[in-house]
Formats: sequence, C-alpha cells, structure tokens
Amino acid sequence: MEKSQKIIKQSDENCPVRKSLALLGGKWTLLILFQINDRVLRYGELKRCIPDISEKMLIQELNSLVENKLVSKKAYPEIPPRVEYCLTELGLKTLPIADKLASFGLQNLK
Amino acid sequence: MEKSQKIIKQSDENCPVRKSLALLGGKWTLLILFQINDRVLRYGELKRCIPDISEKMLIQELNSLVENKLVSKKAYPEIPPRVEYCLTELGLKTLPIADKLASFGLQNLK
DNA sequence: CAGTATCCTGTAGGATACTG
DNA sequence: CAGTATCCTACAGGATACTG
Repeated sequence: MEKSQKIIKQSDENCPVRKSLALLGGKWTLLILFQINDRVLRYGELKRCIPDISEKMLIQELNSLVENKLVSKKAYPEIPPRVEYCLTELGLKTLPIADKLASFGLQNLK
Repeated sequence: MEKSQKIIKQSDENCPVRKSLALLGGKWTLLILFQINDRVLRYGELKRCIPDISEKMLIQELNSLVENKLVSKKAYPEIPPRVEYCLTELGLKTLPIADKLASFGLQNLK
C-alpha cells in the first residue's frame, strides 16, 4: 500500500480529507447513506431504520444529500404520498467510507 | 464484496457506524490522525501541517485523542519543551477510514 | 516551545405541534 | 405518509492574550 502521506502536502482548504468531511462530516450523514445502501427506501422506512433521529434532522439531511447529488428522490403523485430515496452513483461511492467506519467500530469499540 | 447491510440491523446506540462517528466524527479528528499518520510529530510541526486549526482545538483534540488511546504523547523534560505525538496501534487502525475519505475527495470533489 | 485561560458565537441538532 | 413550522439550547469551535 502506498503511503497515504504522499497524497497530500498541506491541510489547507483544498485538502481532500477536509472536503470530504465538509460534505459527509455531519452527525447523521454517513449513517443515513449507509442505511440506504443499495436499497430504495421510503421516508418512513428510513425513519424506522434510524429511530433516534429527529424528523427535522432526517428531512434536512435528506434534502441536503439530494442537493449534493448523493441521494436521489422520487415522489409519486399519490395519496397518501409516497417518496422513495436511493443513492446516486456518487452516493454509492461513499459506502466504502461507511464500511470502514463500521468495521472499525465492530473490531475496536465496545 | 459482502453486502454492508448484513453487518447491522438497526441504527441504535450500538450501531458500529455511530460508535465510530462518536469517536472520530469531529471536524478535525480524522484530519489530525491522517496528518500524523506513521510519523512522530512535535506539537509545532503538527500545527504547521494544519494551519487553519486554532491552538485550542488542536490541543483539545490531541488531549482527547490521547485519552481515547488513539494517539500517544511523549514529553521530554527539556527546556524549551519538546512533545512528540504519534498514533497508537488503535490510532493506526483509523487510517484506512481517512484514506477512503481522501480518495473520495480526490476522485469526486473539485 | 507547548501549551492555558477567557471570553464569545454560530449553528448543528433537538422537541413539539401542525398540515396537504 | 411525508413532510413544515417554530422555538430553543448546548456545545463545538474560534479569537486573543498570557505563561512555565
């Protein structure tokens, strides 16, 4: 494996780690992406997957994820409403990060 | 590759992603770990590596990283003082996460 | 050099109630 | 069902000055 250090010279605003963290660093962001994973989930299902999140935070995160092209949203013009969320191509690329986070937690944290 | 989904049933407090995020989710945490990497760095060197961080945040993060056994600290009884930081075994295990973050940023973010 | 000590602020995040 | 709309607050994070 190549030395990570070679990737980056200075931790300025252009640092890829900081840019990724700016996009993904929220308390819930990676967890939501990880929960959606390769599935297509309705709002309510997602909420049930992450019981501790407030409605406000969930919808707020989803909106910004959609805005940032990590998640795509499909609303059906039905009553009662149905809205489905899934990861975009870009969103799928974040899964390896969440996976590393998960395996780190599993292996090292009680 | 195995389905990530199998790892976890629910996103409760025991969710490994959330536990990892609780430990590593700060604005600077993973960046500091990534900067130290496999090196042994003095406080001042580290500060120069991450120019934007405030002294308070840097020392605060370092202290909590030491407390959480991710970083080890060696202070030499000299004048002027010399203090060296490097990653512990556990800290080294977080590098793959930072690496994924870095490569995601490099490949996908402008 | 490697930190402390203060003071300050924005905003991430939450609780609750309401709606098309 | 899938959201809005309000109101609220703790604390992450920062600026600045000082010290052993």
